[in-house]
Amino acid sequence: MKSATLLSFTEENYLKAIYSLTQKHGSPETSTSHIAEQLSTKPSTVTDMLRKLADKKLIAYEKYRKIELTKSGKQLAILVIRKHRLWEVFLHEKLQFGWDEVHEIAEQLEHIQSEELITRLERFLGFPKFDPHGDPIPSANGELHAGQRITLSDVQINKSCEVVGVNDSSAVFLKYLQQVDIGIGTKIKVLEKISFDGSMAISLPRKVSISVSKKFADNLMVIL
Amino acid sequence: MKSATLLSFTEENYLKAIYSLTQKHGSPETSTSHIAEQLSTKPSTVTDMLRKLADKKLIAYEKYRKIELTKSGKQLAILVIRKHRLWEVFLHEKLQFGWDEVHEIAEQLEHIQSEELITRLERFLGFPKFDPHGDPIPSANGELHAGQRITLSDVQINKSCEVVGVNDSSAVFLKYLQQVDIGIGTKIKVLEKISFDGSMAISLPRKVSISVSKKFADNLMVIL
DNA sequence: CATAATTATTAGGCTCGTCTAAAAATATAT
DNA sequence: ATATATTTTTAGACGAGCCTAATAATTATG
Repeated sequence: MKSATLLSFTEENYLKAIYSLTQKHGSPETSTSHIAEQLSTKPSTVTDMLRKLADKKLIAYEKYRKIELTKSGKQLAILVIRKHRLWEVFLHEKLQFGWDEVHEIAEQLEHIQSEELITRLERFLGFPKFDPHGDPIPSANGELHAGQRITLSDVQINKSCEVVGVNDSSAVFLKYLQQVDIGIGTKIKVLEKISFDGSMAISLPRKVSISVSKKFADNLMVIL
Repeated sequence: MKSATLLSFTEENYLKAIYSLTQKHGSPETSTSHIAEQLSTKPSTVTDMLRKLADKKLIAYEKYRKIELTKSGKQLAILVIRKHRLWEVFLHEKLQFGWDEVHEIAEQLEHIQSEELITRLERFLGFPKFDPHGDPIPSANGELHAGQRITLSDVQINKSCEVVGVNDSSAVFLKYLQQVDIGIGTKIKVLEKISFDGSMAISLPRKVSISVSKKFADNLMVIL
């Protein structure tokens, strides 16, 4: 279960980048130049690292051909993401950092080496399922039970749901959310849907109901 | 107040090592070989780094001569120690790590770069004054108000005190402390001192009084 | 005080992660 | 399908940190 070879800060970042890219683009493969862009580095640098990761059996790689994480490479990438997201929860929930501030610091914290630390941190935080951006937190064995994340738009009339994140993490959107007091964990009930423009009326805890646009509802992720 | 040049992980460790050595040995100067030993590295490696730190005006250094932290070098060293100790409190108080387990992880956490993080962490922890080993936590402006740390041996008969740390952090000693339920914050009242062997009788909260040896009392740090 | 022992510095080399410039392979377009 | 454009890899170099072996400076000793 525990990997013999400890990875460097940099190696972990490459695995994470490759994992993110494959997630984002659907395909389990990605390219040298995409990785370079993701990590703000040069393609030649990436090639060097790819050979190294291939030697360590963390990626399947043939030059000029495909780049794909192996099972163990994927596992390690997910563990880094797990650490990142748990730290984000800590920063947001316990230290009151804003949604937009947590990422940068978590980029550093995710590389701290100690399984026990993460086990205890997770318990301390009450086994959260999502980070402050609503992305799911993988379990210790690397499972990413995505649950049923849907947009607010998909919620039926008279159903209630719970906010788990956003699609659009622009400052304006986040600011508006803050203004109407919607955050991770907020319970929302859908009262009405206007088919004309897709806007909807929703009720919030201890608030009169408010009306939100389709664009708004499309960008708010919830679970039922 | 904020230093223009960000220091590397390694540079921070050198500053911290130099600071610790000057504290431990009284004198504000130290030597290449002592630093090498402290950091488990070779003297030649240290020489290289000393030149680099001197270039950055963090130490005063003339080859074959003295090694001393400059004002800004000392300031930075203290800030690293501040971060280290605050993280130790977090690990012990919030995540229930043992006294002996916190150091290694804090060695990593102390290098996370974010002033705001430490400011918020300190507040979250309730502005602790001592780490789990009883060492004082420097304030944000680098002041190390040592308070009045004395050993239990120094406490007069019928006076009460509060445990803030240990001198001897060996596993046996810590285990014994755990056994008799003494930890940071424990209130102790001195009942009797036996001049014959320096042992003393003390009372603990919700416990019959116990007798402890001079060696024990010499290694327990308290404040009145 | 001159020599021996200790300590510090230099010289040269290694790995890691990065770069630029040039070459090779693949993909695209006419 | 051949020429062109793009992408990827190689070649060679660099800084940071580290090493060993050799040299220089300082300190201790007879």
